[in-house]
Amino acid sequence: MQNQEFEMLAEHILNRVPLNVDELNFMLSQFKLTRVKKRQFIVQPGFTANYRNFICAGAFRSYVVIDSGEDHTIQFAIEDWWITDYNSYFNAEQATMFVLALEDSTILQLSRENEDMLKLANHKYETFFRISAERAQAFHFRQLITNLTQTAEFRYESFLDKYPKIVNRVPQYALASYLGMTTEYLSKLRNKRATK
Amino acid sequence: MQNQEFEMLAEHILNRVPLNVDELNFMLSQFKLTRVKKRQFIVQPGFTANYRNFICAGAFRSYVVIDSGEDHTIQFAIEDWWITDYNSYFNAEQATMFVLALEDSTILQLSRENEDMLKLANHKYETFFRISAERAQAFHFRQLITNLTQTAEFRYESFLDKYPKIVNRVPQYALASYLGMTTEYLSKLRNKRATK
DNA sequence: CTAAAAAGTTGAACCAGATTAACTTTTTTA
DNA sequence: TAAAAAAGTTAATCTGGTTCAACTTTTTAG
Repeated sequence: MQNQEFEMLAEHILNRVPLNVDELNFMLSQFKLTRVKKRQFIVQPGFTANYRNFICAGAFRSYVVIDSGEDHTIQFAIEDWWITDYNSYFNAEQATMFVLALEDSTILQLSRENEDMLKLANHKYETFFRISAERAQAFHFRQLITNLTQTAEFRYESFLDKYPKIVNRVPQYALASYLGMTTEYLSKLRNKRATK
Repeated sequence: MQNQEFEMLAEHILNRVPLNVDELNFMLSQFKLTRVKKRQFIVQPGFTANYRNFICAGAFRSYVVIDSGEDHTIQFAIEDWWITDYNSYFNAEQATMFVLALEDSTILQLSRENEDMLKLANHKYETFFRISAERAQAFHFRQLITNLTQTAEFRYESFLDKYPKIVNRVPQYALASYLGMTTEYLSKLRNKRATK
């Protein structure tokens, strides 16, 4: 095991699937450690997202920009989470999203080719990716329920509750667009909360 | 190969992963053919969703009911699609959703135990479930983008466009709640479209 | 076949959240 | 470290979509 970043990823993997030392090391050897400065893009429309990114330190935001110029946050990700444009990554097609570093960050990148190779090489590696995708699927259903059933105010309250570590690391306009409201309205909600 | 329903599922599976005859037949043998009458529930809050359901004929709708009594459609599913409460199914916990037959339907059900067994038994079976989950993940991201970036009117237009086969098979109030609007408002949108 | 229930329609009043605009605070960069 | 840019705030006004209520049409069950 080489260093702290790979230790983090190792723990993340072993938490999902039991690998012996050799299996683990081979899997880890397919990842590439990358340091990314704040405000740097790791995915951009017009290019293909060729990597799946595991965050060791730092924070990212993925978003789409619509015709009018507004952007809409799709996902936030901090330590121990993954981020990419999955439609682009899985289907090797052009990205429609930006993925932007919100802080100086350290990530471990897995290329599509290496991922495909790992999935073929060993049933257990395949299991890891299957579990990751199933958890994402379950997560998205829960998120969809929240979005459909709650008001803007309650979606903000829920976010505070579920992701207290994220709230203070992301710009407010990005959080507002993630929650499906304007930055002005979120400002009001915050103010209203603070004064009661 | 026993009949038309299993043929459908076979095609669906072979479309995702190459299996030889024995592998395919063993996988198929884990499914149970069930006929469901219109208005029958196959998943209900308070019970655990023990099956993943492949639809051979018919149509289903999953929804949650909130305190005020309104329901919110989470998913529609017709022939060649899957439906269940995935949070309940994957984690063997109580369902929060209803899954209701909108028509007399024929489904092929796979139990959690059989699915777990299949995933362990053969790398290729695992691959099948991994691909299914990844596609669902990609689908949910596209859906999230639509929901965040489009107005109610445009979400309806997009639905018409993408799922013309579904529109006329589901009650309008269910479609309205799927699209995140009231049934009255959807009625107005339809009327407006019809008259221009 | 018929009565009752469920689904869909229409219009008026209303409201959660958007828009616009002017301003303050924080962050960035030269 | 200063000035410019970006982010956040506040308030007035506006609107896409909701709510409520009365009605018509369709579906269901006896």
